[in-house]
Amino acid sequence: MSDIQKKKIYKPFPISGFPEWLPEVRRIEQQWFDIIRATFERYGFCSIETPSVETLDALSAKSEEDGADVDKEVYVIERLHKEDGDKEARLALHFDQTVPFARYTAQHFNDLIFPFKRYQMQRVWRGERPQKGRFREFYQCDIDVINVDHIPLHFDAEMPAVIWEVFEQLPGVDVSEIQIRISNRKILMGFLDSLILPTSEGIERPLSNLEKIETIRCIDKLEKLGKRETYNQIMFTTMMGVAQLTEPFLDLCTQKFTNSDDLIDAIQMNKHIDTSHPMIREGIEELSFVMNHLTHLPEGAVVADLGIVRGLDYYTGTVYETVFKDNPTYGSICSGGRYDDLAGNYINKSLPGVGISIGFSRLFDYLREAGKLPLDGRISPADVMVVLPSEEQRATANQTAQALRARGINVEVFHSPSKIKRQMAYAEKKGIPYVWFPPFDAEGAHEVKDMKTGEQNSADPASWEIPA
RNA sequence: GCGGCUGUAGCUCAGUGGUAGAGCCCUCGGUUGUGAUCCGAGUGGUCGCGGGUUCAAGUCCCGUCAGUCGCCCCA
Repeated sequence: MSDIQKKKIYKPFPISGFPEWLPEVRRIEQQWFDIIRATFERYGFCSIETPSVETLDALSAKSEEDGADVDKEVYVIERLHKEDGDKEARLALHFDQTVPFARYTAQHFNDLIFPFKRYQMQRVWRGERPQKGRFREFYQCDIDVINVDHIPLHFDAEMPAVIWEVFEQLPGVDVSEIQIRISNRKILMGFLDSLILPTSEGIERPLSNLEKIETIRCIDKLEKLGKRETYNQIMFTTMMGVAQLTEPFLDLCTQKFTNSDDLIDAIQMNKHIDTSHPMIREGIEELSFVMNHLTHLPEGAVVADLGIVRGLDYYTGTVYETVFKDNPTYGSICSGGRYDDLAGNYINKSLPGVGISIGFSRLFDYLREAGKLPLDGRISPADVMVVLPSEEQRATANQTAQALRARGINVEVFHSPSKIKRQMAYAEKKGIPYVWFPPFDAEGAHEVKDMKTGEQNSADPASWEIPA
């Protein structure tokens, strides 16, 4: 007794950035996963799952070369009682699903059929400071296509089409509030490539790599900073000349184009962009192609937006970001793009790919916070609760439940005989919509009560169906 | 990694240096076989933790931990 009193209580507290839901919310989350999975499979994407961990080497292979310091966000995992001299490979939790997918493709190269279309819905981890819409553990739902040597551009258009179809089905999501934004990195890269900077010595020179990177960084924040501040930032981080040269492009980046004709017109009217530059021309052609193959979606669902650059990532062509129209700075809820050579760090083959990833937890939490999830008080998945009038009636109650379950109805039998009042209150609190009364005696009949209307009628467990 | 704000009951929060509070939740009751409402009763707190000031600290000071918002970066 005194042991129990002295028992140490580890008071539970939430761990920041590691969300968990009550059953009612979790039910909706599960529905979402089902819808996403079914839609991905409707387009022929195969499911794979990779381990939560990769070796630290495999994980950081990509970031080393393009300077994206993701490794600061990586969680390393190790045994608590590891000996100092242990020579185990260092393991780390994956921070996305693209890098593990690349490793997977390289590893199973001989056993895969290309183009390899796969989807993956797993948790990922990032050691960031959590805030609204930003977690340290969260779900991503990725689709990617990877092929040997060449990947048809049609896939670039398929990605947003699949995603839009998912959004249309998710309970709580209003697609009129969502916008998929597409660009092609070749346009911005080609533009920066084409610039000639006059210097104080009267010599002309192209932009340095550092100047390009800083400019890209600034344009990436255009929506948040506004044009004026972006211009200033480019000036501060590079030099006045670079800011002046890129200003006409900033104008273009603030616009959204609902079709490729408008985009091409705007670019051609902008005299500061050399559309004969090979990379720029290619980028425009690709972006137009993608836009032209998405015309079956509602107007404004997908827009061309040259301000989409996707940071310093591995993308080389098409890039996607998705936002809430009335709250774009909340962050992207679905993004991705095309990469020339994803698996090149793991295998000596050319494996280009294109993919997109739903920021599941970010999207889900946004709607949860906004109170837009269709929560209906259904805490339990049970459709029916069978009343247990007495211990003698338990066999009858169980048989009733089994008869209903046999036809796909979710049924819970009340756990122990007690006042009917208590049993009803339990069903009410759990949001179970129907309460079933087996016969209280040999003469009685089965009855079922609709908890919403209060209506109660006799019913046959062998044939009763949930009313539509 | 850097800055702002906040820590009192399971939850939301009052509490002006002087006895620890409210609402909700939860448990029980309001008699026969029926929920939500209503009425009554009850459980529940080392005031995040550690130090300091004071006759006296939930309250003031310092530190620390946690949460939260923002920056960096990103889904």
